[in-house]
Order: sequence, then C-alpha cells, then structure tokens
Amino acid sequence: MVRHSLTAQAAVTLAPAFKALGDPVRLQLLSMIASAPEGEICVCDLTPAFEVSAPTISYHLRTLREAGLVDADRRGTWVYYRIRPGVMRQLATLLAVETPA
Amino acid sequence: MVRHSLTAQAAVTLAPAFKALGDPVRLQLLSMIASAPEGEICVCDLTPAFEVSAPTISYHLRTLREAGLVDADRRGTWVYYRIRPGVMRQLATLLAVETPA
DNA sequence: CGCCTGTCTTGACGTCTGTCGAATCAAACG
DNA sequence: CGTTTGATTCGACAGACGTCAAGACAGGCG
Repeated sequence: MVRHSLTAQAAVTLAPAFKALGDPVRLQLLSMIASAPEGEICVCDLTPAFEVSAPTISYHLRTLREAGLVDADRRGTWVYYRIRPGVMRQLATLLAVETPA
Repeated sequence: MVRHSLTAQAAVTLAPAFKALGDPVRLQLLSMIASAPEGEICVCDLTPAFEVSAPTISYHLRTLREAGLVDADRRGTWVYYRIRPGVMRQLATLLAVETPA
C-alpha cells in the first residue's frame, strides 16, 4: 500500500482550508452550521452564542466562506449559512490517509 | 441521527491542531513524515525539499510538535520525526462527522 | 582536545490576524 | 419616505506569524 506525499501545489491549495479551521470561534461556528437541524442556520442564531461582537462573527463567517467551507444567502432580513461539503470531505480524506493505522 | 455541535472548550482544544496544518510548508512536512517508508524521516531529508531556510523548517517542525501532531528524537547527529496518530485521528473523525452525507 | 556538520534558538523584521467601535448597506414596517 | 433591525464593511490597533541571518548546542571525528 503506497502512501505518497502531497505535492507542494496540493499543499498550497489545501492549507488555507485548514487555516480557516484553525480558530476556535470559526471551528465552533462551522460545527453549529453543520449540525443545524434544517441544514442551515441564521446568523442571528449564531451571534448570541459567542462572547465576541457581531462584526467579529461576520468576519469569521466571511473567512469560512472564502475558504470554501460554507455558503450563505440572504432571504429577506436574515442571512442563512450552510455547509459546503466538497472541501471538507477532501480534508477529512487527507487526514485519514496521512494517519497511520 | 443526532449531530451535536462542539462545545466552546472542545473548539479551543482542537483549533490549534488545525491551525498547525494551516501552512503549506507544514502541511507538506507532515505529509512527508506520514509517508516515510520506515515510519520516520530525518530532518536532513526534509530540509532540501523546500525553498526556505533550515531555521524556518526547524520552526515549522517545532510548531507541528507543539500541536501534538508529530514527535521527534535525536539519534546521534540526526533528528528523526514521526507521526503521532492520536490528534490526527480526532481531526479526521471530527471533519467526517461535520460533513453532511 | 579542536574542528566540522547537522540542528535548534535568538533577535529582528515586515506582514497578516482577530478584535472592536463607528459607519454603511438591505430589507421590512410604520 | 424615515426609522428600526439585522448583517456587513471600514479604520484602527495590539498581538501573533513566517522568514532570515547570526549565533549557540550537540555529536562525531581527526
């Protein structure tokens, strides 16, 4: 069973996604979005769960968006976030492959 | 099937490990260590694979060490690094759980 | 012992990050 | 319309990060 290592280019592509997960607030945000019953959740339900200000939450959500981990759309007054599974699956697979049995 | 979200404390604990993976050089270092044929690899084999200086590689290796992702020991002149599977498995599992089917 | 080679630490530097308050934009509602 | 409420953007700031050159440390070998 061959385990070949990442190319430099693959590392450059994947690292920003891990980086986006590398902040406690973002990790918890992602987790809340992922476990939302309807598959999506309103920012108004996310913000009060944290000690930080609303602009800060907005900044973290944008970071997750730009990393390709979540997607958002506005419906009327509220903005809803949902998981975008593609990149997250890549990360999970990579970690599983790199981890020795 | 219940998917409950991370506690703040779990997020604080896990985020640093993701953060450590959030740099292209570190990600590739980890990958090279993980795919080393003998399960471990000498720093002298890692350093020449990158464009950055040896101190920079040393700094990144320490970061991976402090994140609990790798372990090192010196044998004579050379220092060998190997994967420490525990935390990596946690990360992989977390990502798999958070990713919708 | 004294030197050489491999690795790590230190000091310094520019840049990026996380945070906030204030200002702005978007949409509903009088 | 003007106002209110939710969400984002802007401007600013302290702190952390990634990088390197220079120095320190550790082990082998004359």
